[in-house]
Amino acid sequence: MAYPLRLDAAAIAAAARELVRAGGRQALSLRPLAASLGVRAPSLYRYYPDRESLEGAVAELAAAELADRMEGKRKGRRGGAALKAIAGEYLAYSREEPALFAMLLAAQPGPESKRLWNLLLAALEPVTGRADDTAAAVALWSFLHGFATLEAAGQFGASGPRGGYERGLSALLAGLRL
Amino acid sequence: MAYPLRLDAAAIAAAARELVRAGGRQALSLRPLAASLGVRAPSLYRYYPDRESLEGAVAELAAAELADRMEGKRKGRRGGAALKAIAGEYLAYSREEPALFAMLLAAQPGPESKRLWNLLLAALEPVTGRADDTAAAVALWSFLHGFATLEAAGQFGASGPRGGYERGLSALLAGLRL
DNA sequence: GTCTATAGTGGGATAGAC
DNA sequence: GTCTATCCCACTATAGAC
Repeated sequence: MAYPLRLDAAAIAAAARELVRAGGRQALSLRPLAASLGVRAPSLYRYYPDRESLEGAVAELAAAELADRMEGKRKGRRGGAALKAIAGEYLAYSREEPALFAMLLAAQPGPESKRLWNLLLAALEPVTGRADDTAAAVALWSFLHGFATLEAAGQFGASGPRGGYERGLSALLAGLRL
Repeated sequence: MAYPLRLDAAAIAAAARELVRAGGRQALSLRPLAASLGVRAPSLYRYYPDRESLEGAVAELAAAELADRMEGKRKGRRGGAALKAIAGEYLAYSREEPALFAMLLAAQPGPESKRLWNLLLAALEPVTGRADDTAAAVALWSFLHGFATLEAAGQFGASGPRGGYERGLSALLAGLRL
C-alpha cells in the first residue's frame, strides 16, 4: 500500500469550516485546506467533486451548530419566552459567527435546514395557536434573517438599528396572533 | 494626442452593471469588462483602484434603480396602499434582477441607500403615525430583505413561501400601529 | 496622462503515475 | 488513496509606447 488513508469526508468538512470561520467564504480554497490536513489539493477531489460541494458541507455543519444552539436556548422556556429565546439565538449566531452564518444561504437547504424550520414551527404554535403555521414561520424567519443580514452588512449605519429588532419582533408576533 | 480618452468612470460602471446583471457577481471580471468597452484590462485601474470599488459602483447603480422604481410605484398612492406598493416593488426588483439585488449589500451604503431609507421612513409615517420612526423602518426593511433573500436562495423549498409574505407584511404593519 | 504588453501570483480542476 | 505535473483563468503590478 503506497499511500495510506489519511482523509475522510468529515475531517475535510471540519477543516473547511475552520477556514471559513477564520477568513470568510473566499478563504475556503483547496490548497490551504489540503495543507491544513497534511495532504495535497488533488486528494480532496476523492471526497468532494468540487468546491461547491465543500461549501455545502460547511453549510450543513453551520446549520447543525445553529440548530443545536437554538434548541439549547428553547429548553426550560415556553410560549413567547421560548420563541424570543430561539430568535435571539439566531441573531447571536449571526453576530458570533458571521462567516458561518453567511454560508447558511450559500447552499441548497439540507436536512439540518429542515431542523431549523421545524424548531421555528414548533415554537410558533403556542404563540399563534395554529399547528404547522407555515406562513407565520416564513414571516418570522424572513424578519430574523433580514435583520441579521442587514446588520452584518453594516446597512444600519453608525446610528445602529435603534431598537428595530425588539420593536419588529414584538410587532410581528402581536400581528401574527390576530 | 496619441490615446484619445475612451473611458470614463460612469461608462465602466454601466458596463460592469451589465456583466453582473447577466451573470451574477462572479461575472464581474476585468478582462471581459474591458473587452466590452474595447480596451484592455489594466486600463480600468485608472478609474477604479480595485475590483471592490467597481462592485461599489455597481451597487450604487442598483440602489438608484431600485429607489427610482419604488418612487414610481409610490406616486398616486397614499397610506397603507403606498407602503404596500413600495414594499412590493422591493420584492419585484429582487425577483427581476436577482444579481443586482444581491449587489446592494456587497458594498458599504452610499447616497442611494440613504434614498431608499428615506422612502421607507416617509411611507411608514402615515401608517404608524410617527415621523422618523427609525425602529419601524428597520423592522420593515428587515422583513422585506429577509424574505427576498431567502426566496432567492431557494430556502423556502418546493412548497414555496405559502403566503408568508402577505401574512408577515400585514402582521408587521398591524403590530407597528399599536 | 492614458493605454498596451507582459510577467508574476494564486485558485480550481484534471490526467496519469505510484 | 495520494501524488506530481499541468492547464486554464483571474487579478495585480510595472515598464514603456504614444
